[in-house]
Amino acid sequence: MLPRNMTTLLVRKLEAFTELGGDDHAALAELTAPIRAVEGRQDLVREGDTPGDLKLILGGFACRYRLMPDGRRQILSFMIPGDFSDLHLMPPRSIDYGVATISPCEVADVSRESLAALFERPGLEQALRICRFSEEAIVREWLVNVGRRSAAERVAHLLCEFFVRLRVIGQVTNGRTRFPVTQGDIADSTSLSVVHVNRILQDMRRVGLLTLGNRELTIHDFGRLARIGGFSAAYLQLNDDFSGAANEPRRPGPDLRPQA
Amino acid sequence: MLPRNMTTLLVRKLEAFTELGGDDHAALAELTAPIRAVEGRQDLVREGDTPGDLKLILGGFACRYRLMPDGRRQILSFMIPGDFSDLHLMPPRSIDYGVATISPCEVADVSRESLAALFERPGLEQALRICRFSEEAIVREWLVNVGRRSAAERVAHLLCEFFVRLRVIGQVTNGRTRFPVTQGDIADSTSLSVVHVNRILQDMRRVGLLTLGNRELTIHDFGRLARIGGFSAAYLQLNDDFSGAANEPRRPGPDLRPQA
DNA sequence: CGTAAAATTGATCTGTCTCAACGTGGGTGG
DNA sequence: CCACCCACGTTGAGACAGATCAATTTTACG
Repeated sequence: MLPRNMTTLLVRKLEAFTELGGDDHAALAELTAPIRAVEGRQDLVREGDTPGDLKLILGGFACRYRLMPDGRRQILSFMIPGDFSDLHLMPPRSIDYGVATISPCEVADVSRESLAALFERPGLEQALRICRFSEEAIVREWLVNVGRRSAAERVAHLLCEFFVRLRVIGQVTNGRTRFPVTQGDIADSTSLSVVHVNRILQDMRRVGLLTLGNRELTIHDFGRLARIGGFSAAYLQLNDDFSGAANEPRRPGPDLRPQA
Repeated sequence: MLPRNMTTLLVRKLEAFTELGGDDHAALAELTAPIRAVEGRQDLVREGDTPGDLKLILGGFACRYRLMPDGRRQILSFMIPGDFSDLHLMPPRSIDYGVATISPCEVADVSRESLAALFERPGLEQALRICRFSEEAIVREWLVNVGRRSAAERVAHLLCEFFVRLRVIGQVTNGRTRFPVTQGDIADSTSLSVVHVNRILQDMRRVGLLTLGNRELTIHDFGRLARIGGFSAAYLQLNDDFSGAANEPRRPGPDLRPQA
């Protein structure tokens, strides 16, 4: 059985997608899986592996990634507490991406059977379905991000997405959140160079948009950041309690530089 | 009921993922949906729509896409005969991407209920599950493509993917296939400019890799093109009959230019 | 303290974009 | 049946966002 606070985490996350019943809560509480601590920068799943247990992140950050033959890395998505490594219920074929921790993590190894049991409950089935759709939408959004946005827009968009997702699981207080993601990680997810990410973050600091350092991120003007990144939370499929608050109408916003 | 040849198309496509039983064939044959002809460059689903009927492409090419506020377009994936607009079975929420035809198409409007009926059959359920996983993997692959590959690599990879997918549904003969995709479409899917796509295609023609024109594509040296694009068909989840033939070991290949 | 990872800075380079024509083929209305 | 049109393709020149290279500084932490 998962510790109480971790059950709360899962409930919180899934209820951001759709209402759950008391029985659903109970089913989540009964989820049994060994939990272990994993260092930062460790593989949880390697590219080409046959899917074994699911990895459920309970604490810390992780990511899905692909490696190029020359060693460069493309991060496909970030995983934060409450995220499963995959929700496919696929027959054993090889997985086309790796999963690695970013920071030290607490990871639960959930068997496919346990997950299948959750899918038996209609309420959870619905929540997990939307959760999966949300994850798919994130990848689509990233494709747009990398394909059609400028460097500053990409970084802004990524940070907005992080911010909303972290707020859902209650990890944002006063616009501040734990953020153990390096500039290198941001570079690998936005397809920019570390150097360039660094310069963009400095611009953002300079104009007072955010504070970032000490593995901590504070966003001082979310609306402005969202406008810069063309961010609208709709694709995350959150219910109105969450999507509204952090959402801004999608119109062209002022540029990062004072006058552009 | 779908016309016979279109049932054959679906069977062919799904059996590329996994074996189907005779009953599964029958279930597909019984699928009933109005079929209509649609011009090229028409929207089938608009961004923000509430999901209605599924669109099943029976002839012609279409695409999923996102539009930026400034009018630029990012194509998220191409749809070829046998492809459904979505396989989510989601409750009515808004869809975060549009679907539009590339060429004139034959489109079947399949109701969510009809699709749900197919999911009742374990064999089809499995096939459609893998089909969906394959589509997800394609988006991931495109993210890598756009994020981490050079212009020539991107185009090569895209063409390889097209080629394999078209071969599965029997639309390739002697390395030649109908290809109503404009250079503008290629640009919008690889996140390149039309001008640059044009130059790359000319390079590829010059070195005898392919012939492209008159809405027809011939790939003269698939192995070489795959090596240039770092293409490996594994992510498409095809069974061995298909994945092997067009697959090449993934090693760094010779550059496009004679000596690089 | 020492050491390694992460962040920062400056200088330079380049792949790809943008702009601006021009060519071309196939459909269509006169 | 021809002339026009429009989408698509092609070409050249110049511009620039972001990459790369090469240090140097700061931070985290044993």
